[in-house]
Amino acid sequence: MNIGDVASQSGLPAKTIRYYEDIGLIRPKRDSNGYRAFDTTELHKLTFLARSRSLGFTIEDCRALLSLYEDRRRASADVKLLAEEHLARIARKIAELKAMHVTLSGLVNKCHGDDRPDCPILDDLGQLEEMPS
Amino acid sequence: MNIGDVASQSGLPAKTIRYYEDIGLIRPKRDSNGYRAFDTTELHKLTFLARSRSLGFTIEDCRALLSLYEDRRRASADVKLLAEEHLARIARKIAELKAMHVTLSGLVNKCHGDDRPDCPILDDLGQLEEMPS
DNA sequence: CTTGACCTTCCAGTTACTGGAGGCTTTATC
DNA sequence: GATAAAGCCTCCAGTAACTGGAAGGTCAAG
Repeated sequence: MNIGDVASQSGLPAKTIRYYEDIGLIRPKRDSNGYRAFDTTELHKLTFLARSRSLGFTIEDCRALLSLYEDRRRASADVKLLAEEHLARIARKIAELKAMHVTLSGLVNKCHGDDRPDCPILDDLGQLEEMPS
Repeated sequence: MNIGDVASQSGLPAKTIRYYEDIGLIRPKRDSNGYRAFDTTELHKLTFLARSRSLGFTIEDCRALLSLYEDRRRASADVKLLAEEHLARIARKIAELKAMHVTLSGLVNKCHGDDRPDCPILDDLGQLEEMPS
């Protein structure tokens, strides 16, 4: 399989696949013409990477997950730990965004949004922030 | 005021303030010794930037907001539009993260997380993704 | 034999900073 | 007055994860 084939099958752009090779996530062989030659193992790894990335794991997470994926004797607890840490990061990010949303929608609602210059949004932004830590 | 003063008053690191000057968000004068000399106007702008960034506006958003902030004759509708677009981005991001959280916590719950190698998380990650678009 | 689709490498740019080196200036202390 | 610490300066490089583009080799079809 050439890079275009695995790109369409994994859903990853060819550029990204080359990048993943650059940073050592995959190691496809080469044909005599210099083209990358992917086997089904590499395709599986790419699929794995696409799915992990779509769930928000960082590349370094993916590297760790991939080595666990390939280690037939790993403990599922190792995987679960990584996943739980990531879940916690996601939850924190959601909370942060929700707080932003509440604050900003409060401001938007106060703004009449017509052609007058008076604007509570800008007025508020000029104030020092009170972090609701 | 030197950079350290406005840094502590605005909450922005001095490094970040220099960076904001580099990209043209602020234009502090200079003392004869080469030190940046901030007046209260610049401090207000930095405060404005700190608050806008903490609400997740991009630097380019901030640039636009800042020019509206400085334009005494702008229409509040212009500001409201920017803010509403940003609210929509936040809402989309929240939805995306929630979807990740649901999927991943489903996987984590299925994983027994002990020292056996069998792991539903890795099994799933190896599957082609079904995008619930 | 040429056209067009693929493939290759390499370089640069993106976002919003952050760290560090090397070197002035100012302030405090002895 | 000497010195040391703190604060300021500029410039360079690195971060995360790609993405775009240039310049050029290869392959299949007509």
